Amino acid sequence: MNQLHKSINEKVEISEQDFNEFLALTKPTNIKKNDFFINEGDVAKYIAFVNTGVLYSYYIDDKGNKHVIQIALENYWISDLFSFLSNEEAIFNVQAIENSEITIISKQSFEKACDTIPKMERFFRLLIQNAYINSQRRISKIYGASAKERYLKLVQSHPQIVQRVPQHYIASYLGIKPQSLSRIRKTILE
Amino acid sequence: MNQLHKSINEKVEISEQDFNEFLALTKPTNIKKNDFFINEGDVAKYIAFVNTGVLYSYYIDDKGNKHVIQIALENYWISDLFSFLSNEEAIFNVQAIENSEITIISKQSFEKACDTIPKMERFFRLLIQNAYINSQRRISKIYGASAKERYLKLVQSHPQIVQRVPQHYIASYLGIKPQSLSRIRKTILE
DNA sequence: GCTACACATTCACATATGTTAATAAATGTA
DNA sequence: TACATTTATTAACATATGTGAATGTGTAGC
Repeated sequence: MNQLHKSINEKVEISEQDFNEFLALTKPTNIKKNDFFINEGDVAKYIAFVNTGVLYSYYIDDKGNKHVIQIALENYWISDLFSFLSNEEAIFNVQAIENSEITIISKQSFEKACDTIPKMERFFRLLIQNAYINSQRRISKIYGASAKERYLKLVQSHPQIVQRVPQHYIASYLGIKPQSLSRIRKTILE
Repeated sequence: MNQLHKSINEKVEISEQDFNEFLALTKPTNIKKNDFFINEGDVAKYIAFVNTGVLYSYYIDDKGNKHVIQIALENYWISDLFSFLSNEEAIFNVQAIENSEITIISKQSFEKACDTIPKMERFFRLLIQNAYINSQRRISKIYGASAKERYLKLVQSHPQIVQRVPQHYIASYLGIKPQSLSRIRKTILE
């Protein structure tokens, strides 16, 4: 059972046959460090499952500042879901932080999977639901906690991210400047 | 055509018949100012559509601070969607800010509607999708902008909220203290 | 109409994060 | 290996928001 199969199976029990049918609709792809998976302004044609490596999504605000939205390690999905689902222009960029192996699914295949494999429709609905829930919870936590607390929580819940992702991405994900994260890390060491 | 019908019709074209079938699954309810629609720790049994009035959701953090998550005026839906969909304990409270007329739907009716009225299943999926998208966009904007900018954006996009909702709720929604909002409003007037 | 209570404003001071700039360390590439 | 580039650290100072307390203003209920 490969990673994708395992990951789907965690949410819905899926038969070998259904999974293979789904797998036939996907495409394994390599993406090099710093290459773009999605460009802001384009319509997101794919969603990606990360087999190995790291991708991240971010957007550039009016003032030209970059804000990291999501960091996807192995076994996570990433895209500009809004754009993918609505066919409108993406507002996020998605880019590889490391050379990565991903499995991608086109909009067309996604819809076919939803139409013909009920378990997969259910899976994707749960995926969106969870994405929403996490997003809500993240908002609720952003406000409550200081940058230091947010960093410590990230270290605790996603040590892998802290180990493998350059600090300035993490700073941006936490909503602070790299210098501030550096200062915060210093106070933690003491 | 009542507000609920109109609101659904904005997302999916629904026949009179389908709508009436759906309506039969709902229950009009009055809720008084400061009454709870959902209590943190309970499972959210209903979602609510606001016909008149205002409800809001919030959570209380470890330190006892209250954080407003959503403010729902007329034509908006509100609940702890996570709890409603997953049957787990709610982490948010939902409470009326004004005496309000709402239309509520139980989990059972929600599922029945999804099973028997395809348009309604589609509607609810879109509702969750949109909730997710708004949530994502909200995160992306929290970090980019100062409290003053966030307030000005709220005034522009939801003037009704600013007019009708007490300031300390708005401050909390923006992630700042009432005193800070007061100070910010003063600088805007100058 | 009074009284109490919630809400809003203002101020002085504390604190966290931003900004700018210099430097050091790490990494990629010729 | 050496050089250029990116990333991380540090410091001094600027700014925004928090905190606590006092005061003012409105509003609900008696």
